Amino acid sequence: MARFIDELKRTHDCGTLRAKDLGTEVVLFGWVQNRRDHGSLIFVDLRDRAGLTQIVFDPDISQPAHDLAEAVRGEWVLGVRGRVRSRGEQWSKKENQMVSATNPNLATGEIEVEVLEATVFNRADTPPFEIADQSETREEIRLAHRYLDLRRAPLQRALRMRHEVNQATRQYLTGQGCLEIETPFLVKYTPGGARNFLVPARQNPGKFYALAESPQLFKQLFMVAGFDRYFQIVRCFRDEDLRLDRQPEFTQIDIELSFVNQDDVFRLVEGLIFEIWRAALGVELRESYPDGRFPRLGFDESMSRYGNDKPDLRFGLPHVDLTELVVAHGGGGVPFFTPIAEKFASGAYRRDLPAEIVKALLVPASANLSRADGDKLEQSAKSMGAAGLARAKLAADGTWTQSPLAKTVTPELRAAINQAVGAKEGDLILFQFGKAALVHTVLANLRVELAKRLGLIPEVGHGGRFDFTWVIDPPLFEYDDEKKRWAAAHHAFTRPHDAHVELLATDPGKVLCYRYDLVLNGFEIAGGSIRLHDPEVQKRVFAVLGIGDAEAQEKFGFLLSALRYGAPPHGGIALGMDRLAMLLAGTDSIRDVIAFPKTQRGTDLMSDAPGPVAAEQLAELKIRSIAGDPT
RNA sequence: GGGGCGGUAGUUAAGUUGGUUAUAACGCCGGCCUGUCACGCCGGAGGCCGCGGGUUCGAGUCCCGUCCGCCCCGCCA
Repeated sequence: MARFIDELKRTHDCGTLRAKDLGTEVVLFGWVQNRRDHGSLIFVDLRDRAGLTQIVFDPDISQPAHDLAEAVRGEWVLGVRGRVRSRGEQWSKKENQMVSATNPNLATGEIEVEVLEATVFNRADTPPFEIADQSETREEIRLAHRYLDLRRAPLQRALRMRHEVNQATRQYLTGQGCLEIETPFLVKYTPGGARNFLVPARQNPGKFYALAESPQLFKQLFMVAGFDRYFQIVRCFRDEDLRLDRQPEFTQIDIELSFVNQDDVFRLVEGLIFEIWRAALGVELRESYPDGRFPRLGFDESMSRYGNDKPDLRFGLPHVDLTELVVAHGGGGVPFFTPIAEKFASGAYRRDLPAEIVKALLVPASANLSRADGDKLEQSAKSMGAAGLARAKLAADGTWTQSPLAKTVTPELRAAINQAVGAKEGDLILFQFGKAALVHTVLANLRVELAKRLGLIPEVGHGGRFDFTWVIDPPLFEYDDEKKRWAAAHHAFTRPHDAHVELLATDPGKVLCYRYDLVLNGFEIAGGSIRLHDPEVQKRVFAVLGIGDAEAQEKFGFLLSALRYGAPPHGGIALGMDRLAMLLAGTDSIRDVIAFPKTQRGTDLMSDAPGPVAAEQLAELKIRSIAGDPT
């Protein structure tokens, strides 16, 4: 029988011993963070998930233990039995007197453990990178050895925090009467929306399951079934291209409630966020929102002022829409603007359809933006598809300098624009014009980039600033320019505003709906809607989308059927747990809060997934690959 | 599908207009050291310059292709 583990049980972790434990005999298990060999005395920092404790191997106390420590190297796994002693008073042979060697940078820095007995549970190869708080090693290498990367304190903290978030979520939502019920991952493929991962159905050759991109349909069925209030912390799968804040599999806190309106959903989520922030950060967020409610921002205003529906509100720099002005001035002599103004004048553009627009962003003179900075911004705009980035610097007399627009613009339009953007001498006006979607994207990203460059974004994380906003009242439909027809902006089961139901037949572009996003510091962290439970209105929505009864049944089958059997009014929301964790942890990459993330190309550098499969396996599934050599 | 950035000892980086044997720090290995805590001192090993081709007397450096990673647009809630 082994002495350690069988006889000697762990008494403490490596983060808890303090001066009050002096003289106690303890058993510690952990990894060698660092070893300092003084020839006779050997110091080892022993690490486990709780922290570091310095252990001392002294040949005068135990020669066998000291012999063992001479061979020990970084990341070896040790068990030690020893006595807690003070670092405050230790005999220095060199100085021939008592010295103090406490370490104020370490939680356990007042004490150390003199080792009486030790064992090596396991040796370790020299790791490819140092297990340090701040790793400078490139991510590619850390991902290939993720099990080592996960030993680092920041990742340990992040995953521990996710645990806290999970616990707080379950406790709060259970207290709010929600039941945690699971939904299937293997579901039927439905066209539209996110691309699905497909899973071949062996027992049904030629057919496929889809991995659920969300529990959307199933959670609505829970409402039909009368479960009333539901939640689930659930993995979702989407086969789309990845981003800094996007992974192919990710976790949602999914919620659906019966007999609620939008405000009821908001109240529940606000309460949940307060609980999560308290549990994960110890922050009483409610105090920042005096009435306990998050502010709300209309979708239209969000698009107009910030160019997207997830604005970072920790800083200003709003966009100014100049389209009306430019049209009113017939283009104001600017060759770039004239065709746009003409198209509006001739009626080629309707304001409710995607058109071309002119927008501006004002950079105050105090920002001291150099010409080189401006060129960098233009470079960035071009990388997003912009043709360029026209600039104009305001002179004392109101004229523009350093600008391709300066020569041709009429004094009237120039003055009107100066006034609209509120420009003063030395300020810089950035212009973007053309297709609305592109102008919005470019200027929205430019706004954030500019804020970073100007240092307008406060620290995130502990003590950082969290700006929550509900973005509400988006249009139900958006016009598909290519297919020349209306499409559902989100999905076809979102409830339109009651006052807008009549517009379905006459002016679909003006129909707003009960769809809502919760935005935090420029990230969409939750999205949901009040669902359409009235079959009559549902029919009229399908009519706008050009979907007939037969097609509706084929596409949305079981949900439509279910909704006919007494569906209660209901609505819900899903919170992006990974983004939430990312913002809580104060990191800027979702990969920092996921144990085993994928690369941007969806691969796992550690396990080398995805990989080829044997021909027999494909044959069994009745599948043949037409890709090149699969190896 | 498109645009941009990157890949040089185990790690992080330097490497000039193409020119002797490709540098440094940390890490690693060996030696010394009883109060270190990023210990210190002495010594040492370690390279497919991502891969393939081309230009050249000569390529880490220039050209073409390709693989991998990152950021963005499209896509995606």
